[in-house]
Amino acid sequence: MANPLIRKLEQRDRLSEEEKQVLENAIAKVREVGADDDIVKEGDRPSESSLLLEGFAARYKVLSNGRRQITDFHVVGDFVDLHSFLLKTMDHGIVALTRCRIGAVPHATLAEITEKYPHLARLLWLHTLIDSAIHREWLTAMGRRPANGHLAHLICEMYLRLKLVGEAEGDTIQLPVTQAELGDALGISNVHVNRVLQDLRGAGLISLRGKTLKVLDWEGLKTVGEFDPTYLHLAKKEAL
Amino acid sequence: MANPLIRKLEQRDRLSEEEKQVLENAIAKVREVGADDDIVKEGDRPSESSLLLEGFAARYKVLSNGRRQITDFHVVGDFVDLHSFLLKTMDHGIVALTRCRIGAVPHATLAEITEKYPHLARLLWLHTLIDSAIHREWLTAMGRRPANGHLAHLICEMYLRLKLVGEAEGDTIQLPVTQAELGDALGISNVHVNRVLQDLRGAGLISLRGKTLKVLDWEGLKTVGEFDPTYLHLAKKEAL
DNA sequence: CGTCAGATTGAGCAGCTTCAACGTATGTGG
DNA sequence: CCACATACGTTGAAGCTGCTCAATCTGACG
Repeated sequence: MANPLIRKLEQRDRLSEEEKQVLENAIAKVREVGADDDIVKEGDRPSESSLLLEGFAARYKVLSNGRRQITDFHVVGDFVDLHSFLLKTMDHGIVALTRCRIGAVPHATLAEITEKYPHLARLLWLHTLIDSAIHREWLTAMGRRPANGHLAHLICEMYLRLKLVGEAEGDTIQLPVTQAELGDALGISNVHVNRVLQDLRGAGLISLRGKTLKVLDWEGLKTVGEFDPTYLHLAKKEAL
Repeated sequence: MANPLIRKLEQRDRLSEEEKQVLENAIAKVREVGADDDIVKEGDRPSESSLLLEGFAARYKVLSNGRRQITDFHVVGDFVDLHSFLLKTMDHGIVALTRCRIGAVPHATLAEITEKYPHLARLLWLHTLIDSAIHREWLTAMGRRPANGHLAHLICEMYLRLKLVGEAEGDTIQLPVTQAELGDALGISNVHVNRVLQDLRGAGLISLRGKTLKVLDWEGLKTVGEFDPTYLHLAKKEAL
């Protein structure tokens, strides 16, 4: 199977054959991580960065009182800790929410890419900047949107992100998270997640059975979440 | 006056004379922006990135109902829209909170740096990653901390960040923001900001008159805010 | 069939909001 | 130099949003 990172970067800008070869060879080894296990732990100083080849993961921070905040979800093709290449020490953990296949890209390889393949380096940099843009959008939703709008916004985002990597089937996605985990992402309690989900269901915007989420009314969902996908900087090819 | 970016990058890693020269020459022109004016507007496609040489600024998003969320503050030496080099379109605005002096670095110069000075490029990339780490910390504070802890946390962060660029005088900093702006950063109302400030004052942690904030009890403030500066990745020199 | 994680529901409460009034400092024009 | 305007800070009261606690329901699985 082709390295999903190649596919992802090619949505942005053309890659030369040589560049593709470099990315193909960048994965030094592949490992599996079980659901609910950490892919990287807070405080780690990894010597390689983890590329998500398969599965669904989340970044999170834990507070002293044990409460948890999820700061992003990650889908296939995401380089979950590319930042550890330069930040060195992990200031947060990354947990596998399903069984995941992880490709390890040595930091030495990344350093070499910055030295010899500046165009590739810019593309990788770009993807860390999109992560940053997603964080800003989450901050805005967390600070200034009511819970139902916030949830609607998150569903819109995850739908588009999963669709982009070919993980949506029509209007349906798999969202392998519990209501408690959704609460950790939205900054609300699991009880309130439940009520807000019923709200969206009652409004005929979504259906959700188990982990299968179906978007019944995309426009309505966008309206409730005030969703504007600009921040995802989706796949407009621009020369980098 | 030396380019404050050089000073900032040198706190991370050694710069060669040539690299310093490149940074010195990177600023194509300097402009002034008045308080409350936008440095960059949402939707802009700048052809240069703005380096904050003097002043205090904020990134923000505005929602359809007019509510605003500030997603970060910026101090001297910060490259407020370095990300526009690769993201192209601004998905948020940047406003000057005081009169600011801005150095413009053309994107063409940044591209050249990635081509010819990969070590410098890695240092610039690093700083965008620290922005990202700050966003994650804000998300955590917003989602999982009560308002007084959140405010205490923000004060701890701004104190350290201002101190790092030589803008703290002992235990005192200038925080040129109104209570309404603080509310926009914390995701709460201006009224509640006022009450929470009184809370911190009453606990003997800070004094605040006008824009002058004095930290009276650093340890106490850190405790209330559960502040751990790891995420700022402060000035530990690591070879990049 | 029992167990267990996760979803759902209800009741009471806390934190924060909104609205509206009032205080205070600073600046400006007559 | 006073009168007024303006921006910001402060206070009170009432109400809503989301929380906590605790019980109950549901479905998957050994």
